[in-house]
Amino acid sequence: MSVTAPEIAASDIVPLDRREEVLAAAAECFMRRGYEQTSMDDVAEALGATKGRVYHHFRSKPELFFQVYRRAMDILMQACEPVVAQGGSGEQRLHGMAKAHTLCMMETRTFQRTLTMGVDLYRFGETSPEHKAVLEELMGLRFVYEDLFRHTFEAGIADGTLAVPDPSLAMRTLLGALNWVTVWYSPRPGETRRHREQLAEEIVETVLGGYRARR
Amino acid sequence: MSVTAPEIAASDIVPLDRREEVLAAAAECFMRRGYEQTSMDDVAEALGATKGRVYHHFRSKPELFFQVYRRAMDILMQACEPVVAQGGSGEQRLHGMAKAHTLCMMETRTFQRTLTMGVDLYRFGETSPEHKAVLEELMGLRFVYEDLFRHTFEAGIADGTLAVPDPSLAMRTLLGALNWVTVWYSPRPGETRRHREQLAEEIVETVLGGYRARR
DNA sequence: GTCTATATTATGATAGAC
DNA sequence: GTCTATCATAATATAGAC
Repeated sequence: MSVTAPEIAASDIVPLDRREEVLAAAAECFMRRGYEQTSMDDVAEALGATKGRVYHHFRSKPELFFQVYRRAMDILMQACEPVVAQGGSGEQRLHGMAKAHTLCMMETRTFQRTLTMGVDLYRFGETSPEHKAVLEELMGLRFVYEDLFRHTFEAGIADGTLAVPDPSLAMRTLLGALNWVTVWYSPRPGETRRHREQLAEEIVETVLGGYRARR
Repeated sequence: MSVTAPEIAASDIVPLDRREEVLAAAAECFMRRGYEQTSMDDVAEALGATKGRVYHHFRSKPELFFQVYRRAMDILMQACEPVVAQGGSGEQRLHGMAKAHTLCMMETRTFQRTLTMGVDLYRFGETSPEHKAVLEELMGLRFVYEDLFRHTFEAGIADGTLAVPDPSLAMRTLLGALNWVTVWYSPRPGETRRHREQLAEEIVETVLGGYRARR
């Protein structure tokens, strides 16, 4: 054994990227306490470290928030884009997108809740010009994502599989209902992906189908 | 004119209760910046006053938050209770409650947004025992309110006017969609109550009716 | 009731050792 | 890369004048 690979301790298997760990810890804190309520010390403590580590990877607290936000948007985009691409009727695509969105809410809820609740909480008027620019870019990402849903509603109206008076309004109420999942959902011990898919399906069915009995 | 009523200046007509003014200013600030982001100086500035005034009426910042929260809940309760009381089918009551709820979201959105976004943002673990007690009482109020909706769903299932697989899930998705109104709605200049009622009706119709075309 | 200080604490951020 | 100070600032809350 003269030529040995660098030894790998058991504790080294988990740690993905160090930077990723910091990001995840921040998302966790932001979800639990909100952006402002979270101190850099809190994030460090969640890592079992001190601020030095956090500041080594992220310039500032807003920067940290921005990265969590961007990651949350990336996750949503990557979940929905395949569904959009695979085609089908408007209703079929909407169903798939809604389900993908809901699963993201459940499985990456630390990030998603930061995204969902944190947007407009962030002070607009008093931020620096650079921060304001980043914020507007992030808001732009959100609009692009919302447009995916809006356009799907329009497609569904066109092909006769969906019936809503106003696609924008429909998009907002749908995403409102689904985003709200981050508020009340928390994973049960022993929960599997199957369970989550089942719950997501039930949620989407309830929302898309409406609450009234068909006469 | 020897017997004169105490003179009333024009500026004295508006001011209701002084305490109410402080509360409303706080709700406005909480909505715009979030709880933590709002300083007591911010609230004072919104009043055109200094902290002294705020602290004269409210012991502390958490106290101020609690009162805003409680007020928001009272508004919702008082809006929905008459609808519950007036009877009708489950579907009819649900429609009325949802519309009343939505109008509250639009017309008292400073309070409602504080309620909606602020609950779990408030740190649970580190609050004092007394604060924790108050928080739990407030959460209790919320549960009572949610139960109004849950029970209406159950009633609607029983009388055949509503069809949902799970009343709790239906309540959550419905309130999610409606609460989300505080995120995107802002009053247009020149908007009247009529406009808001129309919009609320459209929102409720969209949500209750579902998004699919009936075959 | 409202104001003007002021005490106290918490937090974002940095510098420099290891 | 991470830690241990440390600085500077901002915000809660209070005391006491008016």
